[in-house]
Amino acid sequence: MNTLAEENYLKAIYKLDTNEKIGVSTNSLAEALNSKPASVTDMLKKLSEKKLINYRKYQGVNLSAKGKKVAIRVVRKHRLWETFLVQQLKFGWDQVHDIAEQLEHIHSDELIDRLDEFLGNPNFDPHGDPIPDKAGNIPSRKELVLDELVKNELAQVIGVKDHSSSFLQYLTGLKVELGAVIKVIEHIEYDRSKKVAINNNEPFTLSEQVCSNLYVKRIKK
Amino acid sequence: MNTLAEENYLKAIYKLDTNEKIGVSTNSLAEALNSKPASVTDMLKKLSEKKLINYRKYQGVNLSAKGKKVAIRVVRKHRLWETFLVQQLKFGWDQVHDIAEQLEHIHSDELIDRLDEFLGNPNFDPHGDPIPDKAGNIPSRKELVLDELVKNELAQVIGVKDHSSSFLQYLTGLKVELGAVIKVIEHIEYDRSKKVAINNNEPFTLSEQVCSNLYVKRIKK
DNA sequence: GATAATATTTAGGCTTATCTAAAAATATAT
DNA sequence: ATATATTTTTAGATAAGCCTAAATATTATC
Repeated sequence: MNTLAEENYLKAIYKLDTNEKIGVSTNSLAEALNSKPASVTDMLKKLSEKKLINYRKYQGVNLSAKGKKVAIRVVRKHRLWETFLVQQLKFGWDQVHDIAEQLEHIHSDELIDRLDEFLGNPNFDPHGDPIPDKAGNIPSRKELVLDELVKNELAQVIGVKDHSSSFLQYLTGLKVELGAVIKVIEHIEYDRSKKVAINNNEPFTLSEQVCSNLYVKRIKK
Repeated sequence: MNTLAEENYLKAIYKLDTNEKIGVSTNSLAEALNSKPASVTDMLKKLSEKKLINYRKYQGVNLSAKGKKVAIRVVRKHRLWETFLVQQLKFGWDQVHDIAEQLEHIHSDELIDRLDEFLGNPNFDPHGDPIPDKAGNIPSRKELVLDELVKNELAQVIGVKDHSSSFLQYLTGLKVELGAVIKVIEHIEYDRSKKVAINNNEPFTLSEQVCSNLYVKRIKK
């Protein structure tokens, strides 16, 4: 079984490991984990000895199959707990991150499988992120961002890229929630912002930054 | 905020602090915490500096008001989580202790208050132990043990003194569960065992040890 | 009330996970 | 291709929480 610190490192590596070939850098890990590069190096050595990562000095890291399994299990737990907090305990989607960050480290396979079932085996969490199943399979869908839509297109909000509570609270205030139907009224080329309408209500403007942090799914009009 | 180790010490002191006047001994704490007396002494110094306990060398410890508050909050969390696990996730009462032991250290007042409400503000957990409320008040009832009943008395099972899973599993096998109605058919003086019937079914014998670990409430016949 | 038994504390170490400062390796730029 | 900048690692500390062994208090016993 892994320590809390180990699990957090594995999760961080998992999340930063986008570009397949290149390893995750020590500095980026330090930043993601709010720690110092020297601390990261120490831990990488430890994780490497435990065969949880593939690590060569100065070359960055990647997860081993074993490490990836652990990371995905932590992500699964995090997202299931977030779902529980929002769906059952009626927390706002902007309030659950820190609590799930703790709950994701509870060790009990039976607990998490029962929780999964209790919640109705959800595929996506309250932020629209996919929830890995027991076997580690992750529901996928093509990632389309509001920014990519053009005038008159209709779409449904299905997720957020930025999970900061300030962003989530801003969206809530605008009624931009998961499932909301969004119509692009106009694209303003000058600052790449968009005038949009949610569920056919009063139109308003969203900045490029907001548009590129919203995952959507096109729907026929 | 307190560390996991601190919380476990405070909880252990709380549970061992039965005899008001005398302090809890270093050795008993070491045993309860599965550690060594030397380790306990170290931690007692730390807790004392933090004003969580009243400690004088060689004299044992008692919780300060501040420490008691923390301990009761941990107990509250433990018992609410156990209730959640049994009531909502359908765990057996013999399976929840270790998981609750982890969950009790999740830090979030809002979480625990929402959980409390979600569960319907229960007064007792799946083992019949009282759940402290938000303010720290603990539901009480006089503690009557099956052992104290005499021939022909009727009672309802309301709790267990021993929380070991072997005991709980044994009880489950006998259909001795919370709420079950138990009738004392006969008291055998020789070994102080009792012949009893549960919910008017086939009578069987319970040893003195079992009888003294079962909390009951008398009911009129 | 002295001595033996028991309980507790102190002293000194160990491990995990951090850190800072300095050294070494790699990447960048002219 | 060499100097400079950046990144990463090493060296040496630190704090929390635990340990064993030895020293010291307290309690029990005769």
